[in-house]
Amino acid sequence: MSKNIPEKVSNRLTLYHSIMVEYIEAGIDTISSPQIAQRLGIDDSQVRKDFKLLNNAGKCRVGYMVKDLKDSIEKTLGFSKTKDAFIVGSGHLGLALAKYDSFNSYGLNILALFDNDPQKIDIQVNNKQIFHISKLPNLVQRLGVEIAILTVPRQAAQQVADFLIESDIKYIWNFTPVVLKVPPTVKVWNENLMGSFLQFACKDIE
Amino acid sequence: MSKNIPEKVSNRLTLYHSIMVEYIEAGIDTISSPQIAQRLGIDDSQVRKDFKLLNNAGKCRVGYMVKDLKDSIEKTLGFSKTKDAFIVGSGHLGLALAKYDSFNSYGLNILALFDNDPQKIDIQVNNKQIFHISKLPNLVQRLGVEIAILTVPRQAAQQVADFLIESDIKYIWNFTPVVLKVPPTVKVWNENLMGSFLQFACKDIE
DNA sequence: AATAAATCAAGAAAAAAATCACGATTTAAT
DNA sequence: ATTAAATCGTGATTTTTTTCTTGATTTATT
Repeated sequence: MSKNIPEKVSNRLTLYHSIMVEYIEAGIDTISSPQIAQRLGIDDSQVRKDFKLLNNAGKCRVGYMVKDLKDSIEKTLGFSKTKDAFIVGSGHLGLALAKYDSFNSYGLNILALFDNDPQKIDIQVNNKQIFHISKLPNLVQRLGVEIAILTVPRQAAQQVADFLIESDIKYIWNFTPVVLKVPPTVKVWNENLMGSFLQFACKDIE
Repeated sequence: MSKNIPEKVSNRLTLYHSIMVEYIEAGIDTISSPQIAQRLGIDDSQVRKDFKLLNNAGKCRVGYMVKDLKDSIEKTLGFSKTKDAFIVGSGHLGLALAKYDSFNSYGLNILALFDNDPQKIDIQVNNKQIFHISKLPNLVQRLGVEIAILTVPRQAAQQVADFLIESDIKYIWNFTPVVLKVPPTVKVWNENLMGSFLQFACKDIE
């Protein structure tokens, strides 16, 4: 369905999207590729190449329609296809993600959180309930959830992942610094907080 | 100093690093490129190419020394160069990052948090104090901190960023979904949580 | 000792991504 | 009206990244 947008492009698309939101709030209707490029420190033909993937024609000397661009970025990145997910691990990171309202506008719908700490059970976070982890398999079945956001401590990561896989979770968004062992039917996305930042921070710091 | 490691490579290096940590914990001394490659679903010559950047020779039929690899990854990614940082915005995400102990092992040292909510001031989080944002310029000067981790709400992002820049912050790790406007002397790293994940999640979900 | 299998190393080839360059178009200015 | 400037669209070029291939090396096996 989606034309297999490369990761780098989809990264840029979300950045373009933020700029579109900003322009709309400022009441500006059109935007040009050099404007965007300068803002992001990239080449303007790069921006145009990316926009061509969106099938969104610009107009010479004028630029692109902000509203149209925003819509087609959302369509291409699937913001409108709602994707349900569970957060597994209700520590600070789990709670932060549960409160992160932007997920919703990106089409990611957090249904509930899980933890094994009895003290946390039944607490409500941003209108989402924290359940004991033992309730997960049942809820996965009943709600047909395929995505789990894994925010448990490092030590528990593989064990919990195994449990998720048994429970029929198909996609794991992994916030732990552990390279999970999973069967080929399960897809893992490693959110590698440090990886790219280190590169950024070390490039010129000393 | 560092040989300008591309972003993709440094991303893989952190993944390799996690695997090394795991092997050390398991008491395994050596690891081969096919083992790593299979684990990550990538090509084994890719792994070897990456390792060559580390100047870490392997041994035919045996593989690489886990300990040596770990050390040279840490050296290359600058884990040992301690980098001080402030967290600006003490909401859930800010607190989560303040508690994220892995930062320390990656050489990122969070010194303090900031917020403008009087209720949060002086609270201790993981041995770090939350200060009122007005104290930031002074502390930046006194402690010579150059890195700020920005976790404020979207609406406040640009305004707070401007304040950071005035205060002589040089690197902003931006967790807000706003493309910040900064002068060329200031570097921004956009932590684009959704960008790559969307790509991952939409590729085959419908 | 000879053979086989696993692995590294490194150059070649292929693929992917980014940049350049230029013609075409549109708007604003003279 | 004509000219100039800004911008798009796109093919060509360059650069970067990944994969393929082959030969060398080391260990285990016969």
